[in-house]
Amino acid sequence: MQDIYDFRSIEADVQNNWTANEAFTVTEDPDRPKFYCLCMFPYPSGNLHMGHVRNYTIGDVVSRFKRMQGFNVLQPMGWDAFGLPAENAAIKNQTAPAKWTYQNIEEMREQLQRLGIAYDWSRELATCKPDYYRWEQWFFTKLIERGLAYKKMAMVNWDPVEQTVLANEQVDANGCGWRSGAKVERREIPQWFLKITQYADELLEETDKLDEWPEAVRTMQRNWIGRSVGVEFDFVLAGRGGVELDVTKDGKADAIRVYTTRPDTVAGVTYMAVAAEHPIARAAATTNSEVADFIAECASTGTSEAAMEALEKRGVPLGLEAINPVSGERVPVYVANFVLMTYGTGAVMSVPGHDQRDWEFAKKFGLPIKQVIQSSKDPVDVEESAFVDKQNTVTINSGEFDGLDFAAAYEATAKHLETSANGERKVNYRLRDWGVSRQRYWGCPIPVIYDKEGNVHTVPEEDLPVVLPEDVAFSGVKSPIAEDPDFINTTVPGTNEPGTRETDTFDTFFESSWYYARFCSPGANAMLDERANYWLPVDQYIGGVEHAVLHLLYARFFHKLMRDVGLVTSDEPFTRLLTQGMVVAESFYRNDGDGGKPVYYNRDELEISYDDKGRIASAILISDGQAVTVGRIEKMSKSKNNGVDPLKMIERYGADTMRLFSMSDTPPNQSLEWKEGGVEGMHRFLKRLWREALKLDDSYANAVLDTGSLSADQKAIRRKTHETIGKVSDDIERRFTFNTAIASMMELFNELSRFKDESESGKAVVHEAWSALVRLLSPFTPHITHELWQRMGYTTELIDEAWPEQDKDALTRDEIELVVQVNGKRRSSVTVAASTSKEDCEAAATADANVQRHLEGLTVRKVIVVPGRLVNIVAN
RNA sequence: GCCGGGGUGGUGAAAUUGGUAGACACGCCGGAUUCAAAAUCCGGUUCUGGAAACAGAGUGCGAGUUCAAGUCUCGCUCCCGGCACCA
Repeated sequence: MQDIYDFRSIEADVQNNWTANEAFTVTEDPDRPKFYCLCMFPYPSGNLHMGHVRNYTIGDVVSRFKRMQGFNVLQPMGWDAFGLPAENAAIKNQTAPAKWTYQNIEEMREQLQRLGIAYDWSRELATCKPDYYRWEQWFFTKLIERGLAYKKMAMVNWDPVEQTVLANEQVDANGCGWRSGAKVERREIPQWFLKITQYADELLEETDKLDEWPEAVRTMQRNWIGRSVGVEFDFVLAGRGGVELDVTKDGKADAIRVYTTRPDTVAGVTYMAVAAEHPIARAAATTNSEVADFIAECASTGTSEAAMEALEKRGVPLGLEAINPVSGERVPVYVANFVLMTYGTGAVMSVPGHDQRDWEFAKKFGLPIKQVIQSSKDPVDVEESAFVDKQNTVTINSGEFDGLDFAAAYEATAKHLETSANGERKVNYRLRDWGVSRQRYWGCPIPVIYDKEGNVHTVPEEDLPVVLPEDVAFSGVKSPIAEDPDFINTTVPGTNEPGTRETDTFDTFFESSWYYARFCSPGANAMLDERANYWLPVDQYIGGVEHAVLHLLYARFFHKLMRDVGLVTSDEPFTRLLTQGMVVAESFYRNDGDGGKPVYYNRDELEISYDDKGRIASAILISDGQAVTVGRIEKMSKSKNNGVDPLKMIERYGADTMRLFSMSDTPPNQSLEWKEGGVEGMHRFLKRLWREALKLDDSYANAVLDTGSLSADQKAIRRKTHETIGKVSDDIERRFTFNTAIASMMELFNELSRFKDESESGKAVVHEAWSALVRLLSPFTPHITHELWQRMGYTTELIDEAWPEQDKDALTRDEIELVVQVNGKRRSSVTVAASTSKEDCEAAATADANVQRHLEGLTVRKVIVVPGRLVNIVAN
């Protein structure tokens, strides 16, 4: 029998054993509590990276832990397989996106399997396969029937590099595409939308109930939905200046409709502003060239750039006046670049006294600033800045509405507007409907056929799926299906009329919005079947925080859609959410690229030296012997070339070491700093574990434990064992602090290594400790523990063992150490029997020599005894 | 600007309910083993003074509450993440 820790053969053998036994294949079992643990599935790039290792290890630890606790655990894995990288690779490598994707899936599955994650591979799915996407095509037709999917011309974010439409969420704060980084343009094209706004209220309300989600994610979702409560009402136009108007929503040509959350400030309106796209601005432009020029200018800058020019507020008067429905005053109407056509009515009332934007605009154009709200504490001057408080205020200069606080003024004015200004109370959302059309090839075809009049016909169920041709030549300029007559030309359903297929495909978030449910119904001849309601909702979902709004909001929306179509019975898809942090590492570069741009070097190409504090002192490129600059510690990425290949590391140290390292250093929601020294430390620990464990012979397993006759040291080992069981269980289950769980197991191991006692009772407590330790460690390092379990003489499979139970009796102490403080400073400690009374603790503490020394010349005023912890003597 | 999360040794971090600040690791220093190295083992490691016992200081900064504050309160500061003309 070999004594060295041969992780390569151990891991291969153990994995083969699991595969042969289909150890992680599960079916529904109504007699056992279920636990569905899911990690966000990967895009099959072909390369496993450290972020995957971290993500999937967390899920595996939770899954294996739950399994040992007796739960029927489902942990599946699949592939988020549609998307742009396949198209980019196709252009680069002259291969079809499908071929490239399927190859990557094969490779990545193999890489993933080397980590030894307890997946039920029989449920594996790939979103690019017709047997998956046919059901979302079917679902889409149901949504059209229910009016939840619709088509409209829409201004979209057009990425000029990727030649596609981006969702608002895919455009960053600078107006650039999230992947290409190119400046996004505006275009108007017909698009399919899902009515997520119809679910805005429910999504928002239930955000409050997701109490096992990180607060940060819930806040982001609330902000994203952006609910606001206000009043919509009309400002009647006074003079039209000869402008022919066809304006507001309800066809009224004589008023401008606005939305406000501050009806209490209407009396303070001194002007109005409309968006450049507003019909009244367009109408005015026909007779006013200054207005026309301004509108043209706004259109060319685009939404995103307009956002960038936030600091520069500009506008042009339309030559119109409207009547303030509260004060009766006439106010001028402007077209302004800061008003959004897509929110509210596209027109705003401006209250420069009580809104900072309006204030800035008024100052710039010399418009009057009228104060209608005053602080009930210290009077404020609205010439200095806008006064926006709502608390401790009183209305002034508002005629019949004077002297009211916010709530009363809101109510009174809203009522007035309802009766006199065609007003209605209204809730508005920042959230917009979800545009799901993409002008892309490698995605799920939208199952729609147009007749020659352009009418929409959904593809009937029996004709689904609309299969995406996979064997295509791909140039990258136009989607292959958009120029493929075999794909496009068809007949209109139910007729012999010629028809044409929709050539747009779905946003890939469509696929990832329901995959978690499909895992529950593999092979079902329906989108989902009754098995889904056994497993759903997902009990534990784990993934990157970058999906806090996009994917997680869409999936919640989809779940509610599926519920309303009758496919699932639950309201929310993910009960508990863990968002894991990034894996970060140093980057190294030289500014010798084109135009002095940095060129990044991987640490594999470098010789790195450290100072005596262990910090990086310098790095030298091996190939030319010259120094490179040590950059920031940042997320491992291709662009910074600071990634570390997990497979190389698994080859060098083993999967157990990589799993243990990824969990040991940092709590899962924080950034994990890559340090090979840390990996070596974990490897060292496993080698020591192996060596120490092999010292246990049969006499340990056979030793009889008599808890009634243990020595103090033996009791101490038992106490440590059972404390560790409690600590590790709590850290995994409740706290998610896997790093401290590992630390406590190391503490137990260190104590065991020092404990030398060959007596019967000594061997018995050691055996008990090892038996617990191996099981506690098994979710983290399942291979080595499997092997050790066998070598300890057990004939059972470790994965089928029960999680260790804490024996509360083992936790009791005969003696305790009390810290003694004098005036709050630690001066000594005394050991007393656990049963010692407060008075005796106090006496023992006071009697201590060092304590006496510090009490010299002082009078004791008070003694605080915290049982089991400390004694604080207050003296002066 | 608004919202959220943070700031603790040379480093990653721990301290869960206000009760011994720095667990567990990494790194470093010293020693053992070795012809030598790797590997392994033992000891030390918050800072200052001291051979040590011990003493003083110490959780971003400044106040406060308390017998006792990394933890609670108030003010400030810096960092990270998200959102940002949303009327």
